[in-house]
Amino acid sequence: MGTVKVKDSFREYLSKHNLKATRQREIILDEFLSSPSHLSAEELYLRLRRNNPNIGYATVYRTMKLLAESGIASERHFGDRQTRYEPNISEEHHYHLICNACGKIIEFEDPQIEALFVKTAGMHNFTLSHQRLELYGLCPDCQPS
Amino acid sequence: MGTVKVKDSFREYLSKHNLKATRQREIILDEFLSSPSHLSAEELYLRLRRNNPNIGYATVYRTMKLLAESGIASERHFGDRQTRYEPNISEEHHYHLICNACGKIIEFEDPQIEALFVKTAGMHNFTLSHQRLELYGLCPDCQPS
DNA sequence: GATAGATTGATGTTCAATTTCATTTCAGTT
DNA sequence: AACTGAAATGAAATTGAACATCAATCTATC
Repeated sequence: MGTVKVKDSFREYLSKHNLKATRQREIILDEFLSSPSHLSAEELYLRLRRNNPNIGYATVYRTMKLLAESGIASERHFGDRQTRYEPNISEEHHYHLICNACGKIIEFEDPQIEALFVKTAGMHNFTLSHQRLELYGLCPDCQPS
Repeated sequence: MGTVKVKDSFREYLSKHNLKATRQREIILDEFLSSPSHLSAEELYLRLRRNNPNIGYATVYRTMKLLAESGIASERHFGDRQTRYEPNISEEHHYHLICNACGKIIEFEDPQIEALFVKTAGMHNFTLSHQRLELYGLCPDCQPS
């Protein structure tokens, strides 16, 4: 789904919840969509300040929470204590392969894995909403030779 | 592996690292082993205070870190910002099914899933060290009927 | 039991995240 | 276009989990 559609769906979410489409929310969403994935709210705030020195810290936090609630972004926790955000670009669920040494993050998808998740949830009579999978190890560059 | 063995392996870890086997560390390990899984350091501290009002907050944090380093416990992050600990009871890797509504946590294992993880890591030339999988959804009790 | 070095625990600090609140902005109405 | 009530903003204060500090205490070893 393209940027325009995402922006429309955010506006729709806002009006459906009697929230307002403000200039700041638009700017933050734009910056989020044009930034690398897995940024923290803090990092996004720093990026925003470059072109919008007037945007507040708390507003970035609040807007990121909104984006998560509206399904546009997902909150993620990796090793550290910060919450990071990634855009829900596609309908596909994707997973992460993370290098213990250099921190490199590789995203991947796997329908076979996903099928097993659905099956497992079903066995426990759970309705599945979302899932997190992280595989940790050493990437080719960081392996002792 | 039984409680006694765990305690021995902790003592072994301590002496191997020139650390000392103190009364507090023993008490904390005992409480950890006899508590429900997935407690935070804070929760464990509160439990400990009931019988050991003299044990310090920081000591619990430090000891939990030690337990994690020694392989007796694993640190986990679920939805919230707290670090939770679970005992590494078995050699099997296990995963979590978590209810969005009531927070219930169900553990499960699945060799088939694990095999796919190994295969995926191999495809990216990663050496796999550990993995986290969490499936979120609604448990049978929390589903709208 | 003396000694060196590690540990404890009360307190302080850090840092991400949240809350507060006076002021401003938005969206719908006239 | 001006009015109005509700929501949003931003600066600053607050929270809360986790970690650091340091004098007093305990442990392992000799």
